[in-house]
Amino acid sequence: MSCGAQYTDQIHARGFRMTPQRLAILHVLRHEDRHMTALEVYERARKSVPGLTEATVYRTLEFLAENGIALAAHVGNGKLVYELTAHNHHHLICRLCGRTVEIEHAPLASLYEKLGASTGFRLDSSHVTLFGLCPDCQT
Amino acid sequence: MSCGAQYTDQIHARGFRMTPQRLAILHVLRHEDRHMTALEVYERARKSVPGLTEATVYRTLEFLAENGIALAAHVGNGKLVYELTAHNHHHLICRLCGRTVEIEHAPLASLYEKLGASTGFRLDSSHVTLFGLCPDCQT
DNA sequence: TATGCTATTGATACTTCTTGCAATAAGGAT
DNA sequence: ATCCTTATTGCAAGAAGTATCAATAGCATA
Repeated sequence: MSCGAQYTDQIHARGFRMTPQRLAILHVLRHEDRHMTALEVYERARKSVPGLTEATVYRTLEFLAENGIALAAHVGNGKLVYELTAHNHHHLICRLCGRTVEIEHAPLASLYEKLGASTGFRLDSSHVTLFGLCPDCQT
Repeated sequence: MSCGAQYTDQIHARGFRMTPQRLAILHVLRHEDRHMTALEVYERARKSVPGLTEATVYRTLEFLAENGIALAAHVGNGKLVYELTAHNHHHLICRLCGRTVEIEHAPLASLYEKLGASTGFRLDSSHVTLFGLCPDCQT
């Protein structure tokens, strides 16, 4: 049984359906322990779901992000990557060389509280992308 | 004289060149007091630089962002927008309806210091994008 | 287990953005 | 003022991502 099946109840609870395509995509995200582009997900997932199209992968990843199962992160240069929310960390990215550092959530917790209170937004629990210059690119 | 000319020295100092295309794009960003997509910038800037191509606008905006003159912000749904760094604020975006709220830098200042110290990164002074659910979409 | 509603998919066309390369032109040096 | 180096542009092809719509297939219900 695919390790994506654990998300079936969560999806049903919101009135949506589990499909072989979604299972395969969840399986890929679960198996690869890192963030991936939509195209990378597509290349892996199509092996288990032959008819799979890119459009479906893009739509599914967006769907998973909207439902809090996956999260989308912009890693510089406009690339959009996805990963399961289970990871629960943030990214600090060098805008010149693209180097990526993961940040724990703890330092951001109080900021989240403050902003949630002042704006009424419920902030996504799990992801922020910060940009800057890494030590090597600060010349 | 175009109001983009004030950036000439800054660009020369880094060994790059000022061109009519860059002047026009800077002028547009300066004149429109809000963030714009590359295509919106293109539509406006081509009026003063007839031969202008979309590719040049994309490259120029990326160039300005790399050099700290403009900043790129992802406002949900994958749209990338640009604005001059002078604005110096952050964005909180609803990942469902796309509603955007501007946030002052002050609440993030101490976070920036902490992260800078622990990672060695020099964080971009001016921009973070946070995602969440706005009050209306929290159903 | 069979039925019906509708969420989801695949196919296609389209929009948005990127890349490679030859031609052009900015601006420092003579 | 002219020359030279090379950053920058325009062009064109291509990659990445989105929208539309008819056909398919989950799954709730009976």
